[in-house]
Amino acid sequence: MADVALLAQVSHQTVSRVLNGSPGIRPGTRDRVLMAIDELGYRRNVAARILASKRSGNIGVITSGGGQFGPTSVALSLEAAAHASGYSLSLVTLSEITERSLRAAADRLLEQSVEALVVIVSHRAALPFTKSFDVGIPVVLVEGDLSATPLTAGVDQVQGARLATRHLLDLGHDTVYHIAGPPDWIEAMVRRDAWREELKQARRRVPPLRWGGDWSARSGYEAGRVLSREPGVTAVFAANDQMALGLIRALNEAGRRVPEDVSVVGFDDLPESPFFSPPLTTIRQDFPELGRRAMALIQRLLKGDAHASVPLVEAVLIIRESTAPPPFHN
Amino acid sequence: MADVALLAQVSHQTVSRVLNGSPGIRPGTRDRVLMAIDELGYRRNVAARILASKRSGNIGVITSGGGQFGPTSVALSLEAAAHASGYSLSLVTLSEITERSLRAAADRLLEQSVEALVVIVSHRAALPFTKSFDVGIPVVLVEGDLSATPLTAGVDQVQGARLATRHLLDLGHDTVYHIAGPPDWIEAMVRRDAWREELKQARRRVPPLRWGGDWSARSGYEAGRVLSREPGVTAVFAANDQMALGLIRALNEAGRRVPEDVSVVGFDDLPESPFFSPPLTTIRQDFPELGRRAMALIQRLLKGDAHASVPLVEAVLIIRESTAPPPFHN
DNA sequence: TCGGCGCATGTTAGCGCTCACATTCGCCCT
DNA sequence: AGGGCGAATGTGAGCGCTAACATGCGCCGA
Repeated sequence: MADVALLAQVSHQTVSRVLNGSPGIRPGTRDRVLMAIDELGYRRNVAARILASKRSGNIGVITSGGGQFGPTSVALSLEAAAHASGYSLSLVTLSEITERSLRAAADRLLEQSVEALVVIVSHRAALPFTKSFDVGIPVVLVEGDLSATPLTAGVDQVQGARLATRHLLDLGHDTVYHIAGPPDWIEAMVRRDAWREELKQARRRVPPLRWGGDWSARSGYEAGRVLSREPGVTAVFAANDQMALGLIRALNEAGRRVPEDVSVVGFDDLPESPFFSPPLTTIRQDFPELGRRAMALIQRLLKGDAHASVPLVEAVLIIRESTAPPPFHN
Repeated sequence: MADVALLAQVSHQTVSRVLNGSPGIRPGTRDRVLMAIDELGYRRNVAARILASKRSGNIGVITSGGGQFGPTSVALSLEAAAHASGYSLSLVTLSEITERSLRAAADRLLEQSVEALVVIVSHRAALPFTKSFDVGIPVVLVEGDLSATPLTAGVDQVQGARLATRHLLDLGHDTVYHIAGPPDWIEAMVRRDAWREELKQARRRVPPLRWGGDWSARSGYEAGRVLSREPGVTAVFAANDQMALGLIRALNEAGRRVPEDVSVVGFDDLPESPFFSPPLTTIRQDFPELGRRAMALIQRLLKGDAHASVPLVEAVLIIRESTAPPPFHN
């Protein structure tokens, strides 16, 4: 920077001002500085900038590894939103989801002087963590427990699960089976509870529930193998689209057609879901919107709006071809 | 840090040494320092550390946005590998893939004093960029042009595409159609060329090619609609699994069964591919391995091993149920 | 014509750490 | 018992920037 100042015949402070877009710089001066910067290929040192200004322009993201669609797309759109607001992202993925590893991840990020933390881990382990964690910087949860803190961006899971269940009921099915996600994932629990609630409200039998799903197509397939041995199953709500895919596969292998024999509803609406065989009826979650809202939340928090909050994003039912009336419906 | 030093009755330098695990600290002293750190909840400031040491422990990652499976899983496994080696990651995603935006992304990362750059963008636009880009720090390409630079981690695309084509030929198909990826993606080109080469070598007719695929299931579906109107198509090699999925859907809609009427091979082996209907025969790419190799490459480069290189990762053919002999094969 | 006001720019002092070197201390060897 | 050596610790400077304040300069109105 000193070199630039020398070449442009100004002080280093003026260079700094130009770089920061401060007002009150004569155009001629600015041009000289800009030219010098260009000529020298100068690039300012962010570390020094952070050190001196105590602002890092960095926001930390903790996400569960494993490349799940939801967390991944949220992180990606968050990056875009952050970039647009002049922030950059530091990413940490969790190899295992425990309170300890979460805390370690947060520590790493905190050391990097991030200004805020975004936790995209809707896991039970994230709960005590976020509740008690007084880190001195804003923490926002994405897809987390919606009751834990107002600082949350999420899709309305309850509404989504009820929508899915009701859709199946409305088609004439007696009841709706459910293939749930892992029990330690908050969203899996919420969807399960909402499914059960909707069933009860409609005064239907609540079928027995099998845990063990882990969001993967494989686990959906395995649940499907068990389910397809059971008679009387005409409608299934799977906790996500991957599991629905595996389920459909298992059903097909057992000779049960979708949707003629069994109707299936998923959750997420993956880009691929319209092209499953059959195209999947599902609940759409707008993940990119979540990223944007999380960023908006952060900015408000950073401005001191201590209890900012954003409303839940609406879940929407996308009806395609994996659902139909039950086989012997009159 | 001064506070810690005071409390532990040592100098700030000793605190620094403890933090950095320097040898030659008396256990008693170390304990005092550790306790002081704990008591004060002290956390060292990375910015100051970087500034003073000129080492950031940070590696920059540029990846195409849009949440594609490949780039995403590479980035994720890279994060894990980096973490294991004591590095952290700064992530930038590209909203549009042009040389300009690539350069801007690199600039942002460079400002953050990253020690190396990983570019996970197998796009034509990345080519001149990486070739001419003298940034003074190691740049490694993942999934890039394999001839451009030795600093590349990638899966052997040529082998993969030939494997796919030959598998179909071996089953007895006269020729193999191809649904290619976008023409400005290096891998799409390489796969196309290898497919064509394999066909020529077997002295088969090379069917006309339609561009326009963009890796999405939708584009595969659209290509499939055109293809299914064409008679004589019995075998198709799709440039990735998503496109294969869309293709299968289009084929089904046109009343052509997979694999009885038409065989389909994909590329990537998504976690979901075994659960497509039918389970997809495909070429597996080991993306996590790519992340690990990229990290290994970086570490060697950082150690001064200027022209380190790693071999290509082998592509492997996974035979499932979307391929079979042609309908009227004798 | 001159004081004074405000815009443009310069000056100085750290931010919190690490590096290179200086110092101290304990202990062994002769 | 004393010199010397190495292990453990301390000291001072400076990394590249920004914040706060100081200064200079042109121009307006009386």
